[in-house]
Amino acid sequence: MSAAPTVYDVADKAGVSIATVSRVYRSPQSVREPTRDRVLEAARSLGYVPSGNARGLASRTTGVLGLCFPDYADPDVDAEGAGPDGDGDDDGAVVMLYSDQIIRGMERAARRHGYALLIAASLEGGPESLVAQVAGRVDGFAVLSQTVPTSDLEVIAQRLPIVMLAGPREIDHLDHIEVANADGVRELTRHLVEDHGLRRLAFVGGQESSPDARARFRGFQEACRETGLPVPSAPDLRAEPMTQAEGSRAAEALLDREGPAPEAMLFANDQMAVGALHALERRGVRVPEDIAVTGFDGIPLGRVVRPSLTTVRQPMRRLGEEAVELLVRRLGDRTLEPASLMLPVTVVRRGSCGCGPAGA
Amino acid sequence: MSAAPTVYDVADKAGVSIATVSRVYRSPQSVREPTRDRVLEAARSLGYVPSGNARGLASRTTGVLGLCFPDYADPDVDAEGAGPDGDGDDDGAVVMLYSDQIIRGMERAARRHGYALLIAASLEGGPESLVAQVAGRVDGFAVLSQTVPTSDLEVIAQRLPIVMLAGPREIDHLDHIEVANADGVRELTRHLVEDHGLRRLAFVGGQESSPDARARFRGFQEACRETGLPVPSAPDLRAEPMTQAEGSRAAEALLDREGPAPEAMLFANDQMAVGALHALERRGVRVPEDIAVTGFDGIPLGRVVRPSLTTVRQPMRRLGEEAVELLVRRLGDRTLEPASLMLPVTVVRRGSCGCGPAGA
DNA sequence: TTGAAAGCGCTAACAC
DNA sequence: GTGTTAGCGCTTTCAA
Repeated sequence: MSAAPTVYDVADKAGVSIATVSRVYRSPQSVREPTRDRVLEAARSLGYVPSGNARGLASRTTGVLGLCFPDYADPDVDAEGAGPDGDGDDDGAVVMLYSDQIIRGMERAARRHGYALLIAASLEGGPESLVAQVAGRVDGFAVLSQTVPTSDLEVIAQRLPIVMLAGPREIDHLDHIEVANADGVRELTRHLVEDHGLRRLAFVGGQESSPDARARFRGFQEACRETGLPVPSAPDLRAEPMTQAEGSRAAEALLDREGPAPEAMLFANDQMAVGALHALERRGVRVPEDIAVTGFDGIPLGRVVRPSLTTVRQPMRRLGEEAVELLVRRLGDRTLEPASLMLPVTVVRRGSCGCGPAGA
Repeated sequence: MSAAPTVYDVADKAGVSIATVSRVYRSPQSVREPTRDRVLEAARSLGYVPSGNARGLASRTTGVLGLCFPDYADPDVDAEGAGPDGDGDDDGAVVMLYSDQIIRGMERAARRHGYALLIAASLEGGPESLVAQVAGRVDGFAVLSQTVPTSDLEVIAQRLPIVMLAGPREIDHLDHIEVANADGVRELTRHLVEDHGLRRLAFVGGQESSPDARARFRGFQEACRETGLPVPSAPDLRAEPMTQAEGSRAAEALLDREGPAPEAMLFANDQMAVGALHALERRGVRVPEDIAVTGFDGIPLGRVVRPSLTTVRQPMRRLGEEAVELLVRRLGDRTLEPASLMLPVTVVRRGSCGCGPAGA
């Protein structure tokens, strides 16, 4: 691991100029074969690896796309492994699936276009923040909403393409992709009311500050209105972190409320719904016979719990893929009008609402 | 999106030198506050974003760590979304969890150390391959075994730290982390024999070329030897892709063999074991009453199938974290002896071997 | 087909 | 505390 060999070293050893070395890597067919072989051989023996930095500097592109996502978990908590059975992992696996899927989608699409992917969970501000870490090293990047301060984005957007993911359009001159949160819940709710004949519905929302959670509740309201049910002005309950534990708690609270128990509980995400399923089982309440339960997201876990979870599937992977498409498109033509995509969601009817094979 | 502003533009506008602009970003406290504010203000108004390339070139570091992993799935298959219910996703979600977990682990650890993470699934060779894409842009990187040709790694390793993940140590002067495949299966097998009194065991392996699958079978052999059972020289069966479908097929083949049915089926991974569970259920064979089934990996799916799957959990996230630690350590001192870690695995006793709450 | 030379935008001594 | 000045390793005209 001595000083890094450069084009000069390779050129010397191969008896050519640095320009030729460069050509061997950038357009091999423009160099005669014997020359090319000599260069490659020299490079190999020297352990030469082209410097991406120098290359990027000279050519003004990086061949890298980026993704900034929120820092869900405390990085220090599970630093050195979980407990004996590591049961703690599970919720983690579920939580992150969200960004994992986006990463996967972006990685694939990026690869198709010849880009690598740089990922970074958001750090705090400061001039040396994620902005510098990521923005300065990529040709363009995607940002999950509420990850990077709008003011930073405004600055960076002057310089390179940014696409905003999931969440409302915070900056209207940027490309933007969101998911049809309200539509999904509306359709799901109508299914509960119209197909299953349920009328006492309870909605468990999330943080008030979450635009996604708000949009989902809005879908619920719309469905109530459309089906002639009383339109609530706020969720029956809000769960602060939208976890399984909070879902359990919420389900029990709903059960313990005065008056007749609800016929259905709609949760703003799958994790809470799964937690609720556990709580209901503990209380001896049968799902879906006594009560229907639904979630939102379409996490893998939802299809294997019993009863399997009726939910609204978000096309996370596709979100990542479309993000890359948008970036690549804009990289090709900076003058394009800002695009705003709304990706459709799918209501997935499974056991927990009374559809599908309820049991096994 | 006009020409990118540079330190010169900012310096001009702020009435300082470029060195001062640089200092504002690299060591803010070494610049007097009024000066700093002027610079920041100028930068902001210009939409200045420091060029990671120029920076890296000048400072000879990137602040980025990399990961190269195999390209499991065909990138074109699910390009434009899956079917209506998208059931195809599921297996994909399960398969990829492997690298997803490593990515997650690396990302977290990298962040703790102030690095971002560059990821790329392997492309085919050629001078402009992934190697160049990644290797030239990071300070060091991790490679999942059998992803990058050994010869390429040899070359790159002369230049920057590489840690090899999962799989045998292909290059002995590189840092390397593997998982205790053999130990895990040996312990699991002994549990079956010693605690459940099972003696007719069948082992379903994977591709012969897979070092992991081979190591797992070796663990099985060791346990047989240690418990006085006949030691098989080869797995009872090999599944070519280690999928649920192949697991089902294998289970049926095992059932249809002549002679007494096995009392336990050990699979080289969880996916096959889950497939087997389905097949056995279809055939009316009860698990664990009639036969025990075990897997390997510890995928989330395993804990929610019924009966829940007894398996050996691999510490994937930790693998990623340790990889970063090794890289960071070596970045700090290139003369360190190459390290070789063997991460312990955990036998997870659940319903499918007769432990734990068999049913619900 | 190959070479010479001028940057790309920044950092890091070293002066002041 | 701030400015000057060399490069960092590559790509890219422009000539030959």
